[in-house]
Amino acid sequence: MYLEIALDTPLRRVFDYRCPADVAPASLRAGMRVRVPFGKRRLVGVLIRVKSDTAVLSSKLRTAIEILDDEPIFDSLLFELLTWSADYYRHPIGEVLAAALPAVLRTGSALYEHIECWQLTETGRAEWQSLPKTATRLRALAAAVSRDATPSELAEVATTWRAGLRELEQRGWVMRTSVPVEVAKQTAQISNNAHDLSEAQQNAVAEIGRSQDRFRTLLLHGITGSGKTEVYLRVIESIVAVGKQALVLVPEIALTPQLVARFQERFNSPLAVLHSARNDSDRLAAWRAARSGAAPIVIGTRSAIFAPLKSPGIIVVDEEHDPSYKQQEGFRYSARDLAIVRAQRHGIPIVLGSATPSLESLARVKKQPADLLSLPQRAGNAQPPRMRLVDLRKHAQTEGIAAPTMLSIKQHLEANGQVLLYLNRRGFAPVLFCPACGWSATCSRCDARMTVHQRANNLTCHHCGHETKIPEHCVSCESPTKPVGQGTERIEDTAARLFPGNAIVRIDRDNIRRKGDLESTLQSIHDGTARILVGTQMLTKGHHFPDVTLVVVLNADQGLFGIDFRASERLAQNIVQVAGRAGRAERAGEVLIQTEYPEHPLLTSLLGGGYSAFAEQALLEREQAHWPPFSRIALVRVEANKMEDALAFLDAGRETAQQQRVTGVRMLGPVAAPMPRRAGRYRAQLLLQASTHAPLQKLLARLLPEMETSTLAKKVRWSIDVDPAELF
DNA sequence: AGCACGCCGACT
DNA sequence: GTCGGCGTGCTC
Repeated sequence: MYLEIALDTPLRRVFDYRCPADVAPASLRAGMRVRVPFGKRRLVGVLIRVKSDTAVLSSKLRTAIEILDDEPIFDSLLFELLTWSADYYRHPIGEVLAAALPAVLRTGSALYEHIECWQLTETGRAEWQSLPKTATRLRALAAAVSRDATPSELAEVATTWRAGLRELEQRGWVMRTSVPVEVAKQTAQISNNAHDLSEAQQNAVAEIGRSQDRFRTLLLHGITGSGKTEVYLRVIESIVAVGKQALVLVPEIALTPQLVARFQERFNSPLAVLHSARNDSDRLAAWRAARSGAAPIVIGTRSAIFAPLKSPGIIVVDEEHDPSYKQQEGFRYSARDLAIVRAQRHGIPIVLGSATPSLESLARVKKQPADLLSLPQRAGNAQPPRMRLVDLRKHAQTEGIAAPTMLSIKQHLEANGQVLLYLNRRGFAPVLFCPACGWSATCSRCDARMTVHQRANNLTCHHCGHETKIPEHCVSCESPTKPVGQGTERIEDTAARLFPGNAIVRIDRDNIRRKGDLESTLQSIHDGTARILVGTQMLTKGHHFPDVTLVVVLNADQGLFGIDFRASERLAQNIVQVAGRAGRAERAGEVLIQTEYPEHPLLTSLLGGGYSAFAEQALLEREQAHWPPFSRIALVRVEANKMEDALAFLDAGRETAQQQRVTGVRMLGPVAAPMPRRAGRYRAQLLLQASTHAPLQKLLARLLPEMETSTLAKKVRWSIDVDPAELF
């Protein structure tokens, strides 16, 4: 019998091993972990299947070292979801399986929590009394072991109990064992919920409730402040009440502590929280709690979609439009898409929630209108903010702030409102320019301009992280240089100058590095110390600022003519999300959007009919251009030290693809990436497009093995991205 | 990805 | 004379 093992390597294949002599092949099941020799290393792999023959030469075959589990670490549904994902995203199965395990389990630790304990060996039982009376510590320890003392009891006998036991172990008197810890199921104590539900909320809760025992994808489209979270909580209450588990996915836990806190408050039971910022042992504990069913609610970021669940009852994907659900390197899966697949396999409902749903999700409910649940009203009597465009061509501006905008800011500050200035650009200025000769500072390793960071006094490339100091004079003609354009740092300075006496806080990645930074900044916003908030997208996520009455989108134009077909969708989502921070309380908020293109259809539809009107139009454009969701795409990305190597590899790939004679797949490219050089490497891509996924999948299945063995592949690094979120 | 082997440059 | 640069090749 041979064991087919998936190993955590980028190799798109599995490896065969001989079964260890002391293991009965019949006791093995797919999904158990196995320790195997691999080259000079020992790796932990996952058993795919047991088989009676192998194509591997007997001289090459090696024997597995040990079987690490006595039951599969993944239940069969999860295991099948993972193998399906590897197949769908064309990613090596070993890496996919590894991605679904906490680091500690990847290295072979026990599946269940154990308590270490010791027992006397036969020799020990016979001989320990012969210890001299003076060896009081060892005698006491041996006596304690004979009574099955726990580690804490042993610690009471002697503070140096570990050393003592080691000595007894060396004499062969005691041996270490471990017993699995019994996990008690935590029952959620549901707090009284004082909130009254709006009619729309009640409808949503009822509709989801009607689908409790079957697969159904529901889109909860609720404007900011309409109470989506309350809907999740109510639905989950009834799931938990019948002893099932809820899996809740959120974009970034660090940025959405409020959501986690609300769950904690409502259910009074420890949530299993899974995300990358937690340490290994916390993550393992949460993973075990999810797997054993001890945790009724499992909440986590992207990779939590692979959390094991004993009795799944519902999946919720909050902010389902958020780009962070798509992994952007390695195993490029979409947690939102996989959540739907998983819910289908479990036969349970899935709720996708957002104030700005993805066009994919909106297209889905167009075909299935009953699956759209709308919360069109803000809770209480809160009025939605009024949006207005400010034409940057018509008005004088001071470093990115137009005259009418300035006036509004003044008025809101005088009326004791907080003002939020949103600009999706970090640093002081995006360009360091020489007015005399036209030179601008570019990155030596990328085809990109360096961003001026005045606080850190350097130039930083936002694409490769390369930093240099700010040159005092133009490198080309020695004239003085000038920072051109606005970043958040500069807006912060400008606002300080224009609106003296108003405390300003800046929220962006440069300023908020540690968890405490965000908390203290948020505190100053909530207690009213801060009057003006300047920030990037970080501001659009999760946080509610009840006293903000004016939101200014300083530059809407970056997304209007983006090369990427998703650029306008992202822009609309960012505008609506940041607008949602304003006017939550009794006062109606105001939103100003500065643009040089006030007649742009994206902006007019967004202002005229809100996000839904925008989405209608954007979907029409997608359909006409045959972009997703009206087609399916996959992208082959390549990088190499020379552009011609990258292109040659893709040319050959295109040629091979054509030879496969798969009909219905269109190829665009190869072309150089929009930014051809990044971090000193040249990048190119080949786009595959088809009306359905099937022919794409068929072609990729034939193409990738060819590309992998191509001699041209030696000079390049390549990867495949199925359903890419970005085209570069 | 690791980890080795393998052949050419700057150091103790 | 070695240490070490990363090109090439292999992992059941």
